[in-house]
Amino acid sequence: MRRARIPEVSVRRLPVYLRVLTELAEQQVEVVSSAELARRTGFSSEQIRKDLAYFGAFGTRGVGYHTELLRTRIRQILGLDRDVRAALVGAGNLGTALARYVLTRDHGVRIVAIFDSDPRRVGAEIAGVPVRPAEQLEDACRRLDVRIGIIAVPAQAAQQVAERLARAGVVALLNFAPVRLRVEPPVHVQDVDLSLALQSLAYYAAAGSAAPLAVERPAGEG
Amino acid sequence: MRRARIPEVSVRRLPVYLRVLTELAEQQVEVVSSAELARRTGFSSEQIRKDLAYFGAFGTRGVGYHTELLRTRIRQILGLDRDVRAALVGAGNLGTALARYVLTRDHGVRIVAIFDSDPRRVGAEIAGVPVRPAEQLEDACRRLDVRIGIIAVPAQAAQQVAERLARAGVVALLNFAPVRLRVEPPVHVQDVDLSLALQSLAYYAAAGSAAPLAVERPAGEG
DNA sequence: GACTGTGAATAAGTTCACAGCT
DNA sequence: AGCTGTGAACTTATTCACAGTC
Repeated sequence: MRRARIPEVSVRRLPVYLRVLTELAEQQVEVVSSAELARRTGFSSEQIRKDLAYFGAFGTRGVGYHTELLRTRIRQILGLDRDVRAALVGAGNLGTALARYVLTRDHGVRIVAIFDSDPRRVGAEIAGVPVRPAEQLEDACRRLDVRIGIIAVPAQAAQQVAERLARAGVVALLNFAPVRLRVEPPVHVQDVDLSLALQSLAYYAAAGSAAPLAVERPAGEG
Repeated sequence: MRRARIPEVSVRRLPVYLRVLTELAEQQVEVVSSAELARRTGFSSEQIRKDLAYFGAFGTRGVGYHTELLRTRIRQILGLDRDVRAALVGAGNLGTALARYVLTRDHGVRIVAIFDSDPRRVGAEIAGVPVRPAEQLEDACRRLDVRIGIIAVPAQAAQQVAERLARAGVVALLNFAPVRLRVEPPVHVQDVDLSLALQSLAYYAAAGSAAPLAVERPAGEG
């Protein structure tokens, strides 16, 4: 089953495994079982074995997975073995906080360029990365080999930014703007919509208390 | 099929419908079909009809959905008809940006308290809401009837914060800390993990270019 | 004996297709 | 004629269960 079509959910779980493996490596744990990974991630052991098996047979039967080896493999699969370059568009409150957050921890993705259309913000530096004028977006992204675009601009500007990033060859977008971006197939979008997240949580917040409209017990964590 | 067990995915789509309905209401559109909602949200019309039908029959056959009525209904279902109260824990870079973001737009969830354990941050105000010392968390949350907790503290503090919020009766958590929180059943967690999001995007970023480990075309947006 | 890798069974979620109102 | 509401068919994802390997 190597190199088949891999479910998006499986790809999204890989970074979770990677995080746990990094912790285990720091604790000098040399070998780990899918059962132990299950305990630490909250996913089932079968699911973990299946996810990993999509990419190859990384474990040893009767033994488990070699922590450091599996960690290296997952980093390779995700392309994190050589730092992936990202660009942030929009250096407002949220954008600036995101940039600082992303730049101050080592997860294999590095912000190499920041753009903003407001001349008052251009020229500033965020954690050592200069804020460039929006006009340079296509040029700079191509020159710096940017692969991931982080969109933190107002809703009405997001679609245009997505298109410009796509034109510059950026194929993965992390979108914080509260709109659904329309992009062509090779481009992949992941939305982080705070309003939507809060609003759907409100449903569960109400359910716990008086007069819930739909009585249910939502499935707990695994 | 009224009031049955409602899939979590359906609940997460409701705020998307709400957003579109609000736009339509502003444009004075009185009636909308599931096909039009599909066009605007990217979900299929059947899915939209099914999602809405979980909560009741809100439409009129042969006509469609009355924009304002459906909007009101969804707000009721989500409990947004009376502002849901939220508390932010952690007023660092990210927490502060989140607070400003959430406080400056009207989506039915209101941050009524902010907590931080750093005395240097206590006493400050973020968009009019004072930063309180962490010790007041349980008391203030109970007194202010907080339903949603937003966790923006460092990873190692997150679990403890979650437990304290739960003890204060908060049943819905939006977690920005890069850890899986262990909570008891009535409490519902939604994770927003930027590192994980970026790392999984890296997979698709690499796929578009040279030497991808697993060649595939990820499913595009609907 | 322990643990992986994987087909088979099950569950969850989506799409089809159409009956039922307006 | 038009559009909702919903069982049935299908697709996707998860769990079961066990053969295979160390």
